[in-house]
Amino acid sequence: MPEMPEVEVLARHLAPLLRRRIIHSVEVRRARVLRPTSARALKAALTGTKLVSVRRRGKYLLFEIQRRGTAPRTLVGHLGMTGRMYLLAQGAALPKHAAVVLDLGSEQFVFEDTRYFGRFTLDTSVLGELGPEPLSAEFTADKLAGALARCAQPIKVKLLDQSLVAGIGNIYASEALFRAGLSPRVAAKRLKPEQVIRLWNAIRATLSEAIGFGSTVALNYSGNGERDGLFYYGAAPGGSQSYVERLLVYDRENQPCRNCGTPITRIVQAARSTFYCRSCQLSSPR
DNA sequence: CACCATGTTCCTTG
DNA sequence: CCAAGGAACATGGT
Repeated sequence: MPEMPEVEVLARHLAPLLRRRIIHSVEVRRARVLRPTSARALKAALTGTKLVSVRRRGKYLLFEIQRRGTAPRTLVGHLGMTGRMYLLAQGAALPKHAAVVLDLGSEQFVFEDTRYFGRFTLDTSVLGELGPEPLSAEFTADKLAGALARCAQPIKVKLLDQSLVAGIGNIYASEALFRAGLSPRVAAKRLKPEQVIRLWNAIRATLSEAIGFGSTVALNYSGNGERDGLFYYGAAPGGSQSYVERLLVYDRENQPCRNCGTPITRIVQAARSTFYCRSCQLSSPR
């Protein structure tokens, strides 16, 4: 469930559940996700500490832990492509791909990740490379324009660069460009100032709407089956708009554009799928 | 068997 | 050194 809105919704979900909880013990079932931290180091750092807060930065979850009388430390989590984090009752059966399990007493915190691309680590170095938060005051249209001005890459590819702005992934990059009415193929530096402003607005609207949507829907974080915490797929409760229906272009190849009816086009850029409407999303201004 | 998948990092090539 | 493109990572779904 991994782009910024999904991580934000997860952070909001976990924060009140984890605050002030004590980590009694740590079980590492797949050490790969700790990279480059060792299982020994993780256990030593976490065992007996208290969880102080859960926050998000880009697509990363930041868990602040503290041992009595010592300085707080940050534990960094990332969901990769298939990661999930949730609480299970103590003693409940763990999923096949549980990577790390924290014993919190009455419950256990589970980091599950089918493909193990995610991370659960004490290494905070990646955070230094991140660009501004897209919904913060630091992310201005001017700043965006400046960063795009000398970039020859297609704008879609550039939006995935986490040092430009933190948190956009493959789905919302396509979605934001559709909202902005811009072709994903245009070189970033070719965007006119007015187009950059439209893109800036579209990025923020797309991400905040997704957070709003995820926040209002009852997500099943720990369950199997539908709506299992990934809010991309599966129907929303009460017959309201489903997660899939919410997307305007992503994964809609050959389906009619919701704006003009033209079949949505799929192309490959930097080895990732891009979806767009070749009629609504122009490369030249106006 | 083939191809696809919400992400990041490393390697090669130019 | 930089940019761009691709492969790798690992598992599962269609």
